[in-house]
Amino acid sequence: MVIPVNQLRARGYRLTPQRLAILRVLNQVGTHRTPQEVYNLALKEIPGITEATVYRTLSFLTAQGLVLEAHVGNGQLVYECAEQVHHHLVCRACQATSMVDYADLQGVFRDLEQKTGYLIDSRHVALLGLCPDCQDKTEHTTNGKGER
Amino acid sequence: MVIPVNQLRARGYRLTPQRLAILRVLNQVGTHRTPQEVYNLALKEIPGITEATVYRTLSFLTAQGLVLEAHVGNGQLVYECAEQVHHHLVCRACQATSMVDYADLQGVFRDLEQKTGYLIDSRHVALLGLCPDCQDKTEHTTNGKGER
DNA sequence: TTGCTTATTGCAAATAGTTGCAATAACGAG
DNA sequence: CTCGTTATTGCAACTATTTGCAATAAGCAA
Ligand SMILES: [Mn+2]
Ligand SMILES: [Mn+2]
Ligand SMILES: [Zn+2]
Ligand SMILES: [Zn+2]
Repeated sequence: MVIPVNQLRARGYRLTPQRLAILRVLNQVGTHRTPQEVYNLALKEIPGITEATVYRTLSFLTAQGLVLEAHVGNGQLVYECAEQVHHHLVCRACQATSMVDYADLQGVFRDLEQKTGYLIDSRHVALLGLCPDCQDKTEHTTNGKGER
Repeated sequence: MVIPVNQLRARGYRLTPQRLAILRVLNQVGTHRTPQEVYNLALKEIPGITEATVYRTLSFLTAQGLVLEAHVGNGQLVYECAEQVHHHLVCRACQATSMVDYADLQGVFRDLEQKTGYLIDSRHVALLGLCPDCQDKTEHTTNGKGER
């Protein structure tokens, strides 16, 4: 997997060591990371890098489509490289996250586009709920009637 | 529309003036508000109320299902009363938000539940994209080929 | 290579949101 | 109505995130 150097430059943006480092960090870890975590990892590569730059760079890379961001329930924004787009199911109870095929939401997206005229381009949605395990654990507190 | 006083007490929580005021504020405005906005409005009713209390109360009311929260693209968390659940389409360009029937996403939710075993209970999803107007405005910069 | 333009960074100050803890006050029991 | 238990608040310190601005350094042209 290659960093799209050219892409950025072609669009008039600059290829700075900070941006490359952050992109590299996200590529290596492979999963979601908070800005703070990215900052700490990037610090090893670019000793002088600042948090402000990390925040700004993550937003920038997200806007450019090279990185995905998401709120995964705990209030923290997280980022990851955008190699393959996808969505998520996140457990409210244990924070477990599972992937959802991008294609699995395309249908609804298309339907909603028809109805509303909007062009929908969410590439990293997180839906909340309870994972199978946590459903079991809370089973004794429910009566199976599905009441809220 | 009535504040579910009993509900809260029945669950062992207390019905404080702060909670009532915040609930009232959200009921009156009817739409999404940021914690800061809620704070300023609540301040008129409870002069001594603090921001910490507002943040905590909004989380609490969300957990209790009396309030809905959502990230609507601009990085800000927003809250609103949970009279009728629904979802949203938000324009990345002009921030316009339109409602999406809750039922319109139920289908996918059920499908995903089948596939994954998760129980999905997101009651206020925000999907991002471009509203019809903003699509027109950026039309001249695209070539109709739909490239990213 | 050298110099110029200007996008990007670092810094510091500002704003937003969270948390521990002691004081307060809901509210059920008597 | 009075009292005791304990959930909730206010406060202050702390952490997270954003922003303005001057200094820096990509990247292009010569
Ligand atoms: Mn992801
Ligand atoms: Mn809403
Ligand atoms: Zn779980
Ligand atoms: Zn728009």
